[in-house]
Amino acid sequence: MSPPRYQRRKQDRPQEITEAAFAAFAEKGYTATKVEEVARRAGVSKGLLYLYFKTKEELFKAVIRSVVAPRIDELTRALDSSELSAEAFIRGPLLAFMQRLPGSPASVVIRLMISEAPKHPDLVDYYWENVASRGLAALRQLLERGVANGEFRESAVNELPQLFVAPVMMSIVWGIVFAERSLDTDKLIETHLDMILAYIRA
Amino acid sequence: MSPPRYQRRKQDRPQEITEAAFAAFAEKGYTATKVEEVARRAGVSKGLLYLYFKTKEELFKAVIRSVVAPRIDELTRALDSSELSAEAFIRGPLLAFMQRLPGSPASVVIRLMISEAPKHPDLVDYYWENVASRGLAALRQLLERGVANGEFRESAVNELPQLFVAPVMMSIVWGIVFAERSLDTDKLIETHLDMILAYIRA
DNA sequence: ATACTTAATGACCCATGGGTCAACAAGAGG
DNA sequence: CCTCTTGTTGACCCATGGGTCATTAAGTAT
Repeated sequence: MSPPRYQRRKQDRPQEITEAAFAAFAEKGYTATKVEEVARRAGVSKGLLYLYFKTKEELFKAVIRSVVAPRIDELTRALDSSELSAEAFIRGPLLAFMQRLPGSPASVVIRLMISEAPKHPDLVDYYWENVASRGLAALRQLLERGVANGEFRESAVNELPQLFVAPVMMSIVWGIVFAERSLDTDKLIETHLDMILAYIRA
Repeated sequence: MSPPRYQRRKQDRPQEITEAAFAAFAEKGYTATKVEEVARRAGVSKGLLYLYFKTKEELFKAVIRSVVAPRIDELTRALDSSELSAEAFIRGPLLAFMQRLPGSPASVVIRLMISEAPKHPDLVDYYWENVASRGLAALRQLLERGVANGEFRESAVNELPQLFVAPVMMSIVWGIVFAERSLDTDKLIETHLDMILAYIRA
């Protein structure tokens, strides 16, 4: 009458393992995380993990994809459906979106990408196609809309949407390196957008 | 009459090993670099390396310090000795300094710090005390000078000198992750400084 | 020359951790 | 119940790479 030692749950295992791996990678980074540690967190044996993921590297890629995928269209969708003026959109939804990033899983992904990018070119391709290039395109589109309806002037910013991203990157890197030495990232980002708007306003 | 198999050069070994290690870390990152690889690059046996550096970690710290140390006072000294107006200083020496960073060893240090910071808190302390806090203090001082002589107005930027650093960080991270997908970092940084100046000018 | 110091070598040790696989047992079907 | 499938286990393998040390030989003092 002993209770079963385990349950068969083929459906849920991959996601559970993926989530455990994300948590572990977030704490220790990819290299420093042992596969066995991920398995333990997922409440599973190492052998089972290798049934669902052929190698540690494949697990890593699956983790990145699983975090990135749901967020891919978040910003672009918001942009398309918004009826706000370009400036109002920047001060509202875009500001809020950017302010959320430093404390979100995106921040972990950035850290992992910085550390591991050189070893995983195909992952860089994936990230570029699905996140970076789309995000930048959305920002360009936003700027063009602003120019078209007379809110903004033409400026170098049109060709350098990375300017929008800079303070977010700064905040994320700061958080990684100087975790405890606090920085008001919300204010940093808001002030930065203030600056951009003052610069490009017609 | 065979030539000596090696020469004893106690004075030069540490620096040579440190330079070899920097080159290796720059290419592969800290974890992926084998101590034996560093020794080979330095033209030395692994055993000798361990005579000068007790562990791989100590070698790592020595590398960071050796790169960082000579540059510590570069910016602050330039600032103190400059007779330029604050704006002219920003458009001249500061811009040039910032534009050099993404292609310099500093970029490698940043990458290593991002990847390894969580495991080396004492290294973070060192970097904070000798680079980050000094650089930020210098920027604050520059802004205050500008305000004092009527060039600049008081603004949120005074309390957030990280705003100056943001585009440099963006450029460095871009270079790490999207090495091949070119970005005009010089223009990014220059435009950013343009924006800041327009924003804070009295 | 000779003895001595120590810079330098390279073969070796062994903990670590990614990856494998034969055996086990949970659950489904008859 | 009994059987068969397969999700799951955990002991095992072994390449990797950080770290050690007995030995060698370059330079130096006498």
